[in-house]
Amino acid sequence: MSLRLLVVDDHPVVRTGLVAMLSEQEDFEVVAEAADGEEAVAMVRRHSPDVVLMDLRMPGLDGAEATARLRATGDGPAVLVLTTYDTDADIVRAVEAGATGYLLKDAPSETLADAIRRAARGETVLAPPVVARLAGRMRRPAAPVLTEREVEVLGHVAHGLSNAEVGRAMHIGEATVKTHLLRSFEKLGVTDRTAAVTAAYKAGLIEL
Amino acid sequence: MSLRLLVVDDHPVVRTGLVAMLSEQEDFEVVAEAADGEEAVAMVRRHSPDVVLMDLRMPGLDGAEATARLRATGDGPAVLVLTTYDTDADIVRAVEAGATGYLLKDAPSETLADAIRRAARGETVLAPPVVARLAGRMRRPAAPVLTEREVEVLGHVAHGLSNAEVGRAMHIGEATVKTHLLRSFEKLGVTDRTAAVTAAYKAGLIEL
DNA sequence: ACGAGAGTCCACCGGTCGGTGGACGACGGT
DNA sequence: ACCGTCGTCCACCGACCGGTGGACTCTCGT
Repeated sequence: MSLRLLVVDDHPVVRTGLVAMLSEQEDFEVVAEAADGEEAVAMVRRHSPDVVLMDLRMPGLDGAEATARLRATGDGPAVLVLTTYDTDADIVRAVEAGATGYLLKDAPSETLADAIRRAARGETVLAPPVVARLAGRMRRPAAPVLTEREVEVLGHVAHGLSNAEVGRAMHIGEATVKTHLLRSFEKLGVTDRTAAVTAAYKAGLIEL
Repeated sequence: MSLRLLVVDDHPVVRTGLVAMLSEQEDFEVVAEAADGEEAVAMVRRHSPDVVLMDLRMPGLDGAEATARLRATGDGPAVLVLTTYDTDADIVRAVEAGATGYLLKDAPSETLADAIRRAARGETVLAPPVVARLAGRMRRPAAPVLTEREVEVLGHVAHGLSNAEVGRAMHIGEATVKTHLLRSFEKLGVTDRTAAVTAAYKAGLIEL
């Protein structure tokens, strides 16, 4: 009885790399591949694999959302996130979506195989750098979690809008914009708008 | 007479993926692999391949610098940059370092094989998105090139320093800091410090 | 039902930033 | 030697931002 695997990644190179690496293991069988989230969900339905190796950054339905859909259907396959990046936001999103594990693509072959077997057993498996990040995040008493409005304001500020302009864009007074900014300063541990934008970006809260 | 290739990438998954894909071509032979820039230079010396497939983001000596070293020795192998990212700064750095081509990792197998054969012949081969970016860059009459001082100031501003603080850090007056900022605003096409920081970041001029 | 808390909203000062104007030295070409 | 250009430097206003104080509405939990 071998483990049935599904490989999900938008890069052909990575897919064939994974398939090649996994084929060397006697007890693994890659039953399907997918290039994006939609396809991944469809493939899971058709082949019902034991473990899904899921990339995060993909066009269309991304890895985190696809994971959430798979987990939403009660008992689905174990989802092992396998990505290049280890930013806070990515990790948190993946874990919240219900990922069984989080590995980085620079992991060697044995680590990967071992992680898949653990994931199949239902164990949570996280790469050391990921654990370190999560631990570092836990230490901070106040989690840098901004409200929707605060993130919205920071997004506009990042694009160079003045407080008054942001207010007009959001249909609120300029004074209110400042309040949102002040509160985000506090949460991010900074004292001016520019540092707030860079901090929010580094925390994965806004895009540039 | 087959083409001798060197695969350089810090991710084992990508390396095996490339090797697997390239092995399917009759006229290709992967003679060596390397996990970082230093190793790549050493492998080139030892095996003298025809084409090097080079990743950009790597620990230690990165792809662009490694490429520069390979090209510095007069005639070396053709270097085909193969990376996930298509940011302006990466492309420019790679091309300036003397890369023969620039491909994205989402390229299918045939595109890759074709590009390698062209690169071996000395042709410059760029992925369509890369060409588009370069073209877009050419259209702008004023290239966003900042002076050393301007970049320095923006770096401090990105970290949340006030003009006066930047002045103290750089041993110049606050008014001078403002001048540098103003000039950078002009070059970047923005009107405030925050937008300048994000624009400079997107242009690859500063790190966060 | 009631208070505590979180989130959103607004008005008023003081310091800071964005913008203008100008000065100085270092190159480079005709 | 000349002038133009570029990079660096500085001083002075007006407008904007950062900070304080307070109000309103929801959602909790006991």
